[in-house]
Amino acid sequence: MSAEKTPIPLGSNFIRAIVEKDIEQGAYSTRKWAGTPGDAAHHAAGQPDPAKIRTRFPPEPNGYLHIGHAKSIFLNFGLARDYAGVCHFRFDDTNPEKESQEYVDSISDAVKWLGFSWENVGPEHNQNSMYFASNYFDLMYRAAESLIENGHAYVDSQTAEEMRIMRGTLTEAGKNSPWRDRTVAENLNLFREMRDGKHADGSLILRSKIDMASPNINLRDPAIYRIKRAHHHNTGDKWCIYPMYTFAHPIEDALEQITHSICTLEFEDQRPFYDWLLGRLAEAGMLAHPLPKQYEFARLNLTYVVLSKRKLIDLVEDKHVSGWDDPRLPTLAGARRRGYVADGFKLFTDRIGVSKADSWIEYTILEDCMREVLNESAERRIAVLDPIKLVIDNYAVDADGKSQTEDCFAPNHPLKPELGKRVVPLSRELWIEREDFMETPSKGFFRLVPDGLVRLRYGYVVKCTGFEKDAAGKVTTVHCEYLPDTKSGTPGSDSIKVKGNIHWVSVAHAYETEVRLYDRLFKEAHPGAGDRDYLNDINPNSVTLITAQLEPSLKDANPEDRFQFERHGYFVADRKDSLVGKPVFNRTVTLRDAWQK
RNA sequence: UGGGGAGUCGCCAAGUUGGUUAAGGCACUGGGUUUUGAUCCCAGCAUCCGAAGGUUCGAGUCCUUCCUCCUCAGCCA
Repeated sequence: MSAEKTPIPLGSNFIRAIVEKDIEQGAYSTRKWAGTPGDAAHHAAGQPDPAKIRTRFPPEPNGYLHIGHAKSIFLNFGLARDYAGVCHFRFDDTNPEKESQEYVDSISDAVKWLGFSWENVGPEHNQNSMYFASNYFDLMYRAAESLIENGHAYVDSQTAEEMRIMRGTLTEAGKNSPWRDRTVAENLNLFREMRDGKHADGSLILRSKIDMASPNINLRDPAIYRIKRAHHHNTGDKWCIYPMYTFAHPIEDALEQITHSICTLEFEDQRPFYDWLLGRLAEAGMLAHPLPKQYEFARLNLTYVVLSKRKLIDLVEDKHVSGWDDPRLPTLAGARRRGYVADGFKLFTDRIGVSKADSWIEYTILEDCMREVLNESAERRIAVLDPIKLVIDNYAVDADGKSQTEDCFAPNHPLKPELGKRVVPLSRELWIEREDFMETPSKGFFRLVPDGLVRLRYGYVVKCTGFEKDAAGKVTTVHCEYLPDTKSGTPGSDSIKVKGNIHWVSVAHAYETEVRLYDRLFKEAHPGAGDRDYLNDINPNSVTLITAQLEPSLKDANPEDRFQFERHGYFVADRKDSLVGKPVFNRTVTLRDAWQK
């Protein structure tokens, strides 16, 4: 054997490479962990951290999670799982005006639904890894005073407008604020007055003191604490000053002993400030080395979808969809109702990878992932979505003229015989799919045609003997005769080979119910691209409500039960609108169809 | 046009310190199996890595110049 190539592990990406290198070099092996977040002294009294790495997923509780967040969730939780670490589920709730408990709950639901938990995690399975940035307000306040004491921050009296002008532009340096040289004592006093509610909202602001001429605008004395009298969902009315993301986030990471703080590309410019801040606080003894490090990856872009928070809000508030969990929406709540599955998202994130290149993922990749998972997990059932009648004229009737009924046996899963079979009743009158009959067949069509043979799946081979049309020329009923020796499962079933194989439901036994056929919400791959309004790219036919004829067993489906309706696609019993004994179904995704192309 | 990023097959994406035939997935195209025109199986699919120069025995990997795209001027995150 020649030198074999080392196989590249699935899902290899630049972040995993960094993590592996850090672990190998013991970059974080000296860290201590006190069991709860805290400053340097707090952790110094703790034990060596049993977690090899700590990552975090830090949503702001001001909206619903969407598919893009799923990428981040699988990345961060996945890294922690694969490298004996812990992923902190942290609410970044530093702006009370936009945040609420409702969002905390919906976000928690989504994370749980994707298969992750924050209770009893960690190497000893005894940690709760849900955190709130707002629980660190006291420490953040102390950090701010520390900055002031060391001459790294000052209180500015300029208005927001004045600050904007003084900040300069992308190509021109900014100018120092006239308040930049206030003494430490003065700054400390003013900042405490801010905290104590002695100043109006917006009248004063705490800024870091770095360099107004920096080519990186984020380093031109960024604001770090603002006055804002607002009720906070967690801290109530305790505070009237709140830290800015820029200031708060690095501190949150450090207090939680995060090793790898992974965010999206637009935060790259903030990394110098991240490092600057933590460096100053470490100098002051408030934090200990090694400090967390920030890494950035490209956010998800999906064709035929919009993922921006603003656009999603528009779609919901302007009633283009029925709500945040509308099955056409790319929210995780919507995807769940649509019938998408967590394992499908896992497969999807593995498949698309993680890099720093801006990219557009084709929506079909996501659909394929769902198909792949559902093909394996979903039991098969029969449903006629666009019914016309098929009458088997030579089928036996009783003395009173009523059709006889017989059992046919359909496997619940062709790949898993251990899942057994179920009975589907056959009788003289059946519902079949309108598109399975053609009076004058197109080229290559091998289903029901006049005088043609076709198999009734799991039943008999039948021969078409005629059909009826209504006044409008639409076919209403097809007539046929069955070949008694050809029943599936009997020795005679192979006596006649037919290519066509159509599904059916007995009229007398069918469960009639509403089925929603969903299609993509946007008709353009890049909604709103160019100078178009993305709302004009909405697909007017993104949902079709139909009344379908289903096999009787489907009547007992529970909400969120998923099935493959054979020859159609995957469907889920709607978790919201299904009643006991009266489920309605949503089409998750169709089967692939090489014929219709 | 200041700073920070990114450009490898239609769509993603591996390519450690340059080493000689540029992973893999999806899509696509053939063929096979199949009582889902599904699934599954097998085969094919970049002489080329944004462009042009250069260094080297050897470059996607190093150097130079250029091009394109993304991103930053909230008291949002």
